[in-house]
Amino acid sequence: MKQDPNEPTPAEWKVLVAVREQGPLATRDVVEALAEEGWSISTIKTLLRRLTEKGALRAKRVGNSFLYSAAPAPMSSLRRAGETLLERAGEKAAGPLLQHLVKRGGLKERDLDELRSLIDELSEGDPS
Amino acid sequence: MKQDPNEPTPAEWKVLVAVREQGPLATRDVVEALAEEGWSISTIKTLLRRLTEKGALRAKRVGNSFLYSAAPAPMSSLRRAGETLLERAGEKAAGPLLQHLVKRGGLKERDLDELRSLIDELSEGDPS
DNA sequence: ACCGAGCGTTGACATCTGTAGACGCGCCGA
DNA sequence: TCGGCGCGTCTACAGATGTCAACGCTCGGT
Repeated sequence: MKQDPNEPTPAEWKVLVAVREQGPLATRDVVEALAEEGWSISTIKTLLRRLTEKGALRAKRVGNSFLYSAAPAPMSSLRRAGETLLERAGEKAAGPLLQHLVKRGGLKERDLDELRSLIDELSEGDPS
Repeated sequence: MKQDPNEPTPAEWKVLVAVREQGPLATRDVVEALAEEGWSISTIKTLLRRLTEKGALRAKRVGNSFLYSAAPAPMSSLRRAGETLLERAGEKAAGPLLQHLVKRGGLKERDLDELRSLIDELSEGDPS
């Protein structure tokens, strides 16, 4: 009953996000980008290796080093994580939790519109 | 940089949710409620103990056994988990992800209304 | 009074994670 | 040419987690 060994761990996610946000990076750039984490070079190297093994990162050889790029993050995995979160929150807390997330989500006008339509759609047929 | 040792682990969350949803339960009832997990009694006992130690469960002695009830889940922790999720999703995926969650959230009319107001509020001042 | 079923408690152990040092190799400047 | 410096690879290891088995105690039935 173990979890999918290809899911990044929390520490790995930080690295993954950094690479995704800041374009192709070499190891040393990742270290710099994550300076606030206070990780040693070795640690970053290990995380980059594990992420590459898991297929979450692409490593392109350049000279004697690599340039890492993030592979497109599988939406399904994010969805599952979200559903798990809602389950943990429970019926009572789900609403407030989602409000909080929408608030902090930094959504663009476009996303907000789609969300609004969705909500209208939902409230029609579901007189809870 | 370790995580709060009082946060339930994934396995513990399953137990916690079961107890929260199905009222005060004795160990054997939890085992039954989580039969689908295929966990042995020992495993459940360990998880119940750890959850109690973490303060996520209350154990009320009844005869020679305990009745477990869920302590109110700290909203702050759920929020942090949600924010982490959004961060992992990234700007691009945040919108679709939230739509998915609202869809599967099983929200009540009341929650949907509040969410709608929130969205209207947000789209006013944010000409993305 | 005795015995077994069931309960909580202890002790264990294999993995997975987080973190990092040590190594060997090739490239650049002196 | 020679010595570092920087890079990837290997190895290590402590702590967190998932999973249990074994044990000792207690309560209800005979």
